[in-house]
Amino acid sequence: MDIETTKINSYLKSHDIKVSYQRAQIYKYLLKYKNHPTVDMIYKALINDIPSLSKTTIYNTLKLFVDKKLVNVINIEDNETRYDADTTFHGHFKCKKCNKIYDIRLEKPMIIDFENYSVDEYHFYIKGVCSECNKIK
Amino acid sequence: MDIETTKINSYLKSHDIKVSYQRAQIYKYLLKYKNHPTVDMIYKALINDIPSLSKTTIYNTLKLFVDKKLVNVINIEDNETRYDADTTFHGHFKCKKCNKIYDIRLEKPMIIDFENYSVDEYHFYIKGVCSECNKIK
DNA sequence: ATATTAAATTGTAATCATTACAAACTAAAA
DNA sequence: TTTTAGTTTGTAATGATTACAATTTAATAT
Repeated sequence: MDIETTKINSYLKSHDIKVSYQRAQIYKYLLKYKNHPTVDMIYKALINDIPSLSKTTIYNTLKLFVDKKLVNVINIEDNETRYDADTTFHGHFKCKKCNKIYDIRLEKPMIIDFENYSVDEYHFYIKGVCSECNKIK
Repeated sequence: MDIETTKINSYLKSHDIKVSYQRAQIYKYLLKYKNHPTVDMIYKALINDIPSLSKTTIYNTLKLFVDKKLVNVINIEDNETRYDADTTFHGHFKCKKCNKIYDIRLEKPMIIDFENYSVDEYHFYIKGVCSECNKIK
């Protein structure tokens, strides 16, 4: 077991998640690619390594990760949920031409005339055309 | 035909939308209740007035409104799309206790280190507990 | 007006992501 | 080893949305 795997396993344990090979591989995928994947993308990436893998396991695992605050849900698409292991405050930009989803850094915006609320989750999405696609006319 | 209806009809026409009774009633519903409804909510509200109404019509009509920039899509829930006739810049707050969705006013946040992009849509959602529900302990 | 054409509405069936559930499997505890 | 608890898996069910063809309504031309 390499150092990375050891690290991930103790990180999962420290968040009250029992480690299994499937769980570790799913979390590793999210950390490695940072590509805001859908369940299907994770499935296709791992099925060779874990031929028995079921999509239900991926759904269950992601739900567990979200409950334990290891992973955030991204609802930037209207038909498919995406997942993000970066739980620091940031937003997402989806390019309508190349369909890539970028992370964007931003200031927490000032909320006006809305008081005494408590916040669990921030979601900030922008859709438009990215600088790469803007070059091509 | 009352003044409100006349206004709505010419507003639709001015946005390149041919008026029908169904379209006018759907748009009126959005303006009147401002409740970020789902397709099902609109359907239940209008079915008495329009017994022939089909959900397909609501889907078609909302897609048309979104294309013509009369209505915005809200993906604050992961299972059902919501719609909003207020297309000015604002965000949404969903209370996890009472499930109400509030409009919130906010400053456009400053985006850092991301350049030469063009924006079509902003989406800003917060989930938490509203001030009403925070009162009840 | 009437006939012709185009567009809107409707109902039904298909699609597809997600969830429910029970069985099989694996790991942990006694 | 036996018992118990938790995890994974496959299949079936759910439910929002879309595809599509038929019907109805509106617009245009004759």
